[in-house]
Amino acid sequence: MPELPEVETTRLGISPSLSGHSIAGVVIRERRLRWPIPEHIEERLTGAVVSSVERRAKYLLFRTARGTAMAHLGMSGSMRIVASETDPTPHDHYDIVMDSGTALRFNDPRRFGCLLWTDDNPAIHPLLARLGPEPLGADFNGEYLYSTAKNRRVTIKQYLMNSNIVAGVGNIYASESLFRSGIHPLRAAGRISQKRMNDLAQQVRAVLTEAIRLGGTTLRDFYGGDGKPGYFKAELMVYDRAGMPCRLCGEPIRQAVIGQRSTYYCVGCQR
DNA sequence: AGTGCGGCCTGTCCGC
DNA sequence: TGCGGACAGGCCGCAC
Repeated sequence: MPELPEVETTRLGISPSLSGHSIAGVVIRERRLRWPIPEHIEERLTGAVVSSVERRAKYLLFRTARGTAMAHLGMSGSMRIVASETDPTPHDHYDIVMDSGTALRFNDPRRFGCLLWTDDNPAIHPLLARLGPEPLGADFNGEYLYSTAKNRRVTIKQYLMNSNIVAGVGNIYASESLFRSGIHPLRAAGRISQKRMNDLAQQVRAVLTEAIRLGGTTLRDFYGGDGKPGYFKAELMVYDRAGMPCRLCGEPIRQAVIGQRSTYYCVGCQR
């Protein structure tokens, strides 16, 4: 489910209820997520003050003076703020209960998400250490894409989704940014000009920024921390539009599997 | 080192 | 109506 804009929407929605507040306790109903929730996380978090809620790639970082909790939403995870006494529903795997009486509640049917703890700087955690630049950060641009893609034979679609190259571009926004820059998703990454890479980097930024502004993309079941769906679905040019006419040229949108992921593109607009 | 794929899970939808 | 199979917004960890 959640890509970078959905994670950012979640962060913006939950941060006011956490930042600057003290954690009263942690309720864990299911430890078996992608990795087991560490046994010691309750004692680390209880009594700690959340100094900030940050995001790196698609990880949410709950920073405290003692260390940092690292959460990922996986494919089907979502977070919301509830009154702490609210009855849990199926797949509500953990709550971080604040002393204000509200709680951050994590729901994840597929359990691909995670909740981990690190005493150290999260930037050196094995899951984060090798991530590429943030796509909305200053280090991500056409020159970076062009120079790192030299001699790479993987398709540009897979390249964009490689988090060691750029962190947080998922399946929806990879298809969308390639459409916007007119690049065919099967093109080899190393065979794209600097000029086209400049455009691609700009379109990645643009599509992510617009999606964040609209609260992300709700295809089925994504709701932000405020309970509202994302409205970017209406802006999608190719994703989930197989067989429908291209919104620019009318050509039917094609769907193909690239690197085991569904990919959508227009043969009229993308070369 | 770069690339390709299996696997982790549940829910939903589609064809028979 | 039931059942099997494919598929879903992520991504690690392994084999080659």
